Amino acid sequence: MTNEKNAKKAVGRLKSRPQFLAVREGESRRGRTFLLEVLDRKAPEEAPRVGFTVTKKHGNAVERNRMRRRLKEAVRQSAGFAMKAGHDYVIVARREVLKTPFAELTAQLAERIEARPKPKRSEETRSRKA
RNA sequence: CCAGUCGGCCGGGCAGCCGCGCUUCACCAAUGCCGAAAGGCGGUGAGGUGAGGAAAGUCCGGGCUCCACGGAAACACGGUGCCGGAUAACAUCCGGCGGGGGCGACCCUAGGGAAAGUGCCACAGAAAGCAGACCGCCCCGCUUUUUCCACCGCUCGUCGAGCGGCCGAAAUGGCGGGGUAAGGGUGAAAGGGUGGGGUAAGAGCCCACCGCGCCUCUGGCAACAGAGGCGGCACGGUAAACCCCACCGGGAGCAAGACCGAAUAGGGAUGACGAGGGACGUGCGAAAGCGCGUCUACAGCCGGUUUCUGGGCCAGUCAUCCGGGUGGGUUGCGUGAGGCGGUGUGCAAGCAUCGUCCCAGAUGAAUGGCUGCCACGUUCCGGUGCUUGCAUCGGAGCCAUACAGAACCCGGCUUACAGGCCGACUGGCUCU
Repeated sequence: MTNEKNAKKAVGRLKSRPQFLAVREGESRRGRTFLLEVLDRKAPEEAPRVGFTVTKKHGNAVERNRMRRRLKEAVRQSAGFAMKAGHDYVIVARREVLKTPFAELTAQLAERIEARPKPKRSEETRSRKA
């Protein structure tokens, strides 16, 4: 049990701009307070990686920091266990991340990460390029 | 007690669980792993430490770094602008002065030069810069009407009355010429203000006081202040309009810069060939010019411009050799105009000195998540006390704080900010 937990704990981070752009090509899932983008790296033996995107229009530096920290904590405590090995996840925060209770935020994240993509959505994901 | 002014300070606290960055120590793991290299790195345990008064805006001033390296002068451009002081420096700070506001404590103030020159002063108004007469006031000339007085002529006739003419005076209206800046009206501003004399009416035309200008004296380091005399007023405002004067300033910034260093394109040195300009020689040609040979970095370029001076660099092709830039890594990177406390000195900003402390270093960017208690705030309910309302006690709910996140570092300025604390002072009321 503890062994399994240790293995799951190693969630990597996405750091460079090309990595984020790559994940953008994958499928996207809409949550209530965030947008989740997922890409299968086709490397099942490697750990999953996560990245956070908080744009400037959603608040000043203090608020952006808090949004990122809350999401990070949510991934660390529980939501990260649901991530599949070899996949990259990018969480694009919305302003509601600041207001929603933490337990609710965690539950939403876990649900969206586990959820299978809805079949109708898979076609139109290609439209967001720009 | 109420109202207000100024200055300083804080800007949640404690505890628990799970985590993060940097760092110290111990043990385990390796002649191991990642990477081309440079370089980086794991696990467990214990400890230390970890955002602000504005970290913000990036508006000034510096340190530091580079721009190949220096010097001198002028111009241009930019900034500053009462005086003295503080400071590494400043547009900052302190102390004064002048002007303005407030009963007062106190607050505001880019505050040099307008007789060096240029420009502008809209609208309104008659007139806005060596000013100007619209209304009004006054004088003169001509003239209308009315009244009064004197005279002349005619008629009636006793004194006298009537009619006509004419001189003068007054009032009134008109036209023309002139005086006048007191009053009205316009304007941000109308060529000093108030009072008196004076005058046809007025006017610094004259006088007194105030203002202004100049001179002298006294006080002050100075800005400036005070006193006395003189000048009858000439000199409007605007310099955050150009400008003048004095002083200061090279530019760009830690994505600076240094070091290590792949692929690919490009770079440098040496040698050979070769030559944009010039000089000399020479061929062709009437000449202009076009060639050839030899010599020469002379032309040109080198931080906004120009001048001077030292110094440096320099086309293309081929061969050989050698290194620098980008991605990446390391560094720059925290002992500093440092914090706290004391003493001396100065009105103060500050300065000197002693003791003590080491106090963030991330780079997709570390301080977070959850819980409990307390403080504070606020809302509601109930009890008690007295003057509407306030004070106090008990209970419950809410928010669990405002503004806001270091990014090379300091000194300032500006802007944002829930709530609270302390001190000094001013005005008013009550009591003693």
